[in-house]
Amino acid sequence: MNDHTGFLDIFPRSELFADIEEGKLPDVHSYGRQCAYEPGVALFREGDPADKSFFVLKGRIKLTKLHPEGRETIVRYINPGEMTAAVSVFRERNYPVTAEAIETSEVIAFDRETMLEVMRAYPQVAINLLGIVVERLENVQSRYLEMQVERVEQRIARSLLRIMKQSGRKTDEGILIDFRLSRKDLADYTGTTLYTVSRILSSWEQRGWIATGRERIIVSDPHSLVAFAETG
Amino acid sequence: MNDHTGFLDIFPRSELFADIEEGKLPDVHSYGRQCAYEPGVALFREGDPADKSFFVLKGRIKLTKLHPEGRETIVRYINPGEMTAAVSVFRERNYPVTAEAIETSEVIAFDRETMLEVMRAYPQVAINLLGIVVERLENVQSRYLEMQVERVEQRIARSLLRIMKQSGRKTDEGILIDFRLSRKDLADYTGTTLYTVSRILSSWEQRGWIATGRERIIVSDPHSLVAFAETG
DNA sequence: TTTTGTCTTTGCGCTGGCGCAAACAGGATG
DNA sequence: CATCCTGTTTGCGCCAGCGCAAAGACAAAA
Repeated sequence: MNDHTGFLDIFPRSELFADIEEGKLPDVHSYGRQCAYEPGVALFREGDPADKSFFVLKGRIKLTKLHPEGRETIVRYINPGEMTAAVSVFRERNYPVTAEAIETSEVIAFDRETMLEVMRAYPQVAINLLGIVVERLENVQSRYLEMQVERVEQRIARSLLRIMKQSGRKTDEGILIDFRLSRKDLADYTGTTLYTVSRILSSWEQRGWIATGRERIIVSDPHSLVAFAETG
Repeated sequence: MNDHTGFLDIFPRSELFADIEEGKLPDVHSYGRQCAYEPGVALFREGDPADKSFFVLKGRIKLTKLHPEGRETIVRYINPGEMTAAVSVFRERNYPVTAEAIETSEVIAFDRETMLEVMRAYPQVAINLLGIVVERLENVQSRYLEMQVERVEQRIARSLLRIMKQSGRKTDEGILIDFRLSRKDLADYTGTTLYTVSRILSSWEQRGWIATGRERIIVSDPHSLVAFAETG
C-alpha cells in the first residue's frame, strides 16, 4: 500500500488533477503505470520519440536541453505533484529535453493513448494541462527576457530565488534549497560559468545573504536578495 | 463579403481549426468578432486582464515583453492563420506580453466564454490549441538555449533565418523579409544592440550573403547563412 | 586513517560586445 | 525643391565576464 506513495494525498493538490472528484481519483490513477527511478537515471532523452507523459509523486526530476557544441542548459526542475512531457500527447513528436531523476523518485507514466483517454473521460484535465503549459511558456519567456537585459549577478539572484520558491525548505538558519545544487548546476540554469557563479556566491556569503556548502545553498537573508534581484 | 478576408480559405489551413469539417467552419467563425487594426495599434498590453484570444486573418502582429528597466524583447511575430493569447482561456490571468499590429491587420477575437464554448463544441480545437502552445514552448526553450551558448553573430544568423522561414517571400534577388524590420527590431529579437546588429549585417552584406535597405533585408545566399549559423 | 575523486575557490589575462557620439542616408512632408 | 524625421553606419574606449590553471576543501571509499 505504502509503495503507492499515497497518490490520494498528492492528486487533489496537483494542478493537473484538481477539480476531479475525490472518488474518481483511483480510477485516474489506474490509467497510469507507477515506476521508480534512481538518481542519475533518465526517464527519457532529448530526441527520443515522445510516447509517455510523467506525473511526479516523489523525488525530483531535472529537465535539460543540449546544444550541439556540448554545453547544456537546465530548463527546469519538476517537483512532486507536477507533470512533464505533455508533448507526448501528440503523435510523431520527439522529447525536446532530457529528463533525469536527481533524487530517488516515483512517477506515474501515462502513455499517449491512456493520456488521451483520461482527457476524454475528464475534459477538465485537458484544460488544466493547457493551463500548465501556458504557465511554463510564460515562465520561459520571462527567463528569456531576463537573459537579454540583466547582468549575470542579477540573473543568478533571480534564479536562486525562483529555485528557492519552488524547492526551498524552511530551517532555522534560513531557507534551504532542498536538493544537491552545485555551482555548475546554477551556471547551467542561468547561462553562465561555474567560475562566475562561485565568485558571486562567495561575495553574497561575505555579505551574509546566504550560507553555502558543497552542493548546498541556504538563503539566510531572502529580503536582501530580492531587493538586489529587482534593482540590480 | 470581401471584408471577411475569406476565412474559408484560411481556417482549413490553420493549425487551430484543422480537422474541423468544412461545413462547420462558418459556425466556428460566427463565435468570434472580426476586427481590424492599423499599424502601431495594440490589440492588448502586457499586464491587462486577459479576456480575449485572437486569430489572425491578415497582416502581422508583434509580441513584445517589457523589462522594468525599459528594454524590451520581441517574443515572436504572429502571421495569418496563427493564433495568440491562449492565456485568455483562464480566469484571473493577465496578458504576459503586448500584442501590436505592425501592418494593417484583420483578426477574429474570441472572448473567454465563446472560446470555451468552441472548445466544448469541437474538442479537437482544445487539443490543437494544446499542440500550438507546446510547440511555442519548445521554440522559446530553443531560443533560450541558443541565447546561453551562442555568440551574438551566430544568434543573429539563426534569428534572421527563423524570421525568413516564417515571413519570407521569394524574389529574384533572394528571399525578402516581408515586413518592416529595423536593426533595432532584430536587436530586440536577439537580445543585443542595434549597433552590433548594424555592424554584423554590414559584414554579411560585404560577403554577399544579404542585401539590406532601410528596415528591409533580403537574404540572397541562405545557404551560406545556414552554414554559418550551424558552425559559428 | 589515508586515499581518491569531485566540487569549489581565486589569481590573472584576454576579448566580445556595449554604448556614446557624430556623421550619413533615405522617405515623407510641405 | 528643401526640410525634417527617423533609421543606419562606424570610430573609439571600456569593462563584465570568460576560461585556464592551480590550489584548497569536503565526502565517500578503502
